[in-house]
Amino acid sequence: MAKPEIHTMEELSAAIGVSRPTLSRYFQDPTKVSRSSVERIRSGLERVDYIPNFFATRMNRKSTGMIGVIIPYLNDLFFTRLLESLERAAMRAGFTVITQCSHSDPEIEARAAETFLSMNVDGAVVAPLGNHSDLKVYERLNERLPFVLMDSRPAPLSGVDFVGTDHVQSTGIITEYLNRVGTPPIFLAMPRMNFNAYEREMAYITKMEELGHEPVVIGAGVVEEGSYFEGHGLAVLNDYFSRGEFTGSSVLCANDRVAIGALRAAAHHGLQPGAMRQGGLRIAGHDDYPLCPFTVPTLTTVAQDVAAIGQAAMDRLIEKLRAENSQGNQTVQLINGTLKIRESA
Amino acid sequence: MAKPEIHTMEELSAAIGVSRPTLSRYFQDPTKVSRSSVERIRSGLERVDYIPNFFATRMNRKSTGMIGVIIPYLNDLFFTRLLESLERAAMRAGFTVITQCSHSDPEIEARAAETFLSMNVDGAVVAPLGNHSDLKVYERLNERLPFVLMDSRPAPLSGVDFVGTDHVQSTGIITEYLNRVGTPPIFLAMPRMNFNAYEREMAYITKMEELGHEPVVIGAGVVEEGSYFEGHGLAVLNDYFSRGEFTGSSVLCANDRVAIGALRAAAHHGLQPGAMRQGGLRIAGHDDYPLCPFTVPTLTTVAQDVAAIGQAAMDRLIEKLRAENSQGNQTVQLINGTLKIRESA
DNA sequence: AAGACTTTTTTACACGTGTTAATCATAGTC
DNA sequence: GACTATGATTAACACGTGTAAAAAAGTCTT
Repeated sequence: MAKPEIHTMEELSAAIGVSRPTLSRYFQDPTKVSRSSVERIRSGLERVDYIPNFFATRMNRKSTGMIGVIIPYLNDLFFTRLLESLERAAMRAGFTVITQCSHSDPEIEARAAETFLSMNVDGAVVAPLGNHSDLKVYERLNERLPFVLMDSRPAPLSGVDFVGTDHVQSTGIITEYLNRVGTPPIFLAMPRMNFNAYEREMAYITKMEELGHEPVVIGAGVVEEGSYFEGHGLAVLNDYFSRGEFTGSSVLCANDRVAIGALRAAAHHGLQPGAMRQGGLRIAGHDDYPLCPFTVPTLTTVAQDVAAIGQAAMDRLIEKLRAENSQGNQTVQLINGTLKIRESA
Repeated sequence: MAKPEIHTMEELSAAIGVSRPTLSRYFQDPTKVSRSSVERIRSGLERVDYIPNFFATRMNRKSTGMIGVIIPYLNDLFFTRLLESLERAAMRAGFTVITQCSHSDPEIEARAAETFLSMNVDGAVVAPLGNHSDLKVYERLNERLPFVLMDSRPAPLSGVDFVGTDHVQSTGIITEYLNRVGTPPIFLAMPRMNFNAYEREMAYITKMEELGHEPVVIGAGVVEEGSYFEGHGLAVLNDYFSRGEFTGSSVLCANDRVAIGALRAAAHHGLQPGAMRQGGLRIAGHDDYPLCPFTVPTLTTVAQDVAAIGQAAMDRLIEKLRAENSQGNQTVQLINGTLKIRESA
């Protein structure tokens, strides 16, 4: 690194004897410059240390090549996997992803949206916070940018593109499976912090009624702020188990993290949930959290196709930002879940 | 949102009758402007839709107020917690964190570093990738920016500030505990993808020898690319257990994710690891992964103080970037782990 | 009401690159 | 050797905001 540092294209131009506009074109797209110039620039850059200024380049371009992504929280492997698939899809298409995490705080979420607007990102993908979100934030983004909502969908929001799991289908197939193979399941709800919680609950109820069974939902009222999903599942089931209730039931949990808490509650009470034990306790989840194959017992669940959701969201966004004018009409892509049968149910 | 959109300060100045330099000062720090002007601007902004251009503002400031953070991968709750604590610390100090994830790819890591340089971030914090990293990337960042390395430390790198867990201490106390309460533990190593793997292994060996026991390390040679930690722990122990080996041993795992795989292997072979069963199998981990209280059995481990590490790394970085000139000397902060005794050992 | 401040406005230049129009150099063709 | 493409260079302006200096306006003290 004894290379002399050069801070502007002007200086670089002087140092290697290539005009600044040519350098500008080179850094945007080397193919727009003749072969001989490319060679001259390449060899020059080896003798000298220079990086184009990020802000100066983006300020004038019509397109910044950046896509903003907002995620509600990171301490959940579901969202990190989603983020990864988004980033890979964006990278393949030549875009840079700027991620902001709202840490469950609507104010931070709103601020992140403003930041994206002020950065002139080419588009934005948002996984909503949940009930606490300010819907105006999404409307504002949707008005001013190519915008796609992902994972969960605030009911009253229309005219906004959406990509997520078809919870009617996904919750449906596992409800059906549980009914087919054992006793009708009860539903262990999760704190109502996001819209999917409600959708899955409704999907469960619908499917149960369709099959002629009475739906039973527990743990829905409890909304302990700051309590994690696992803790919620553990607390709710511990409570019932110690009163001797539901110890031989089939329990469909609103998601795998709740189910992991449920497994823990079962172990704590000496119960051994599992498909093999006919008539006994069974526990199932939703999402196919990466740890499902390693829990004790391994967790039966419905897999959300994270890779497909991320890819589809990015594809739709890029489609929108390429075809500026044709606003087209609202697109809603619901992606199927697939049953993952393991030991627990 | 019927507000007219205004795109430049010039237009805003004309629209609300406040001069552009005053507006500029207002957006940087409202207290640098008289109360009456603040009022006039506030009320003006309610009638009109304007956000200062991110790039134009950053381009001219000496300080961009941004801190770059590079994380090796996101599919690990340890790093997401670390990231969260970094972001909170930065937010408190008035900085914005730009996160880049290298997805275990040295090329992406190098590109992220270049991006930070071209963005003129005020400083950078990096959690290294591991063996595959190009050390020149860190050296380059360290030369040109206030820079702090975090979590794991490439041995041959000197002169670089570092904040992380004291693995000699942390691995020491759990090795000692396991020896004190039961049979001398063997060490289930993890794929050598990062430097901590080696540090913990060495710390275990040292402590064992100090206590007069023979260290035994298993699973160190296996380096399956793309295999996750849990799968590694599961595969290695499954192998031994099915040959009847180590079924009654104490097993210290290189981290909690490996330990979760180990628990799974135990369950698969009908073994019930736990502190209560004298003379039987015991399994312990390292990190205090958030799921430890929910595994079956709950996992005994050493907690890394993630909050302290993030805070200390950010504090040190901010200290460096405030005192530009005084390069000072290298600072290495090693933070103690604390024993978390649960059921598994 | 004059003087001493404080704050705002005006004016002008700066930042580093995108971009365009016109001029110039080079290579290839006949 | 003159003609035509092709690409490079030069010169100039643009982007939206930071910032500094000087002039103007407002506020407070006496």
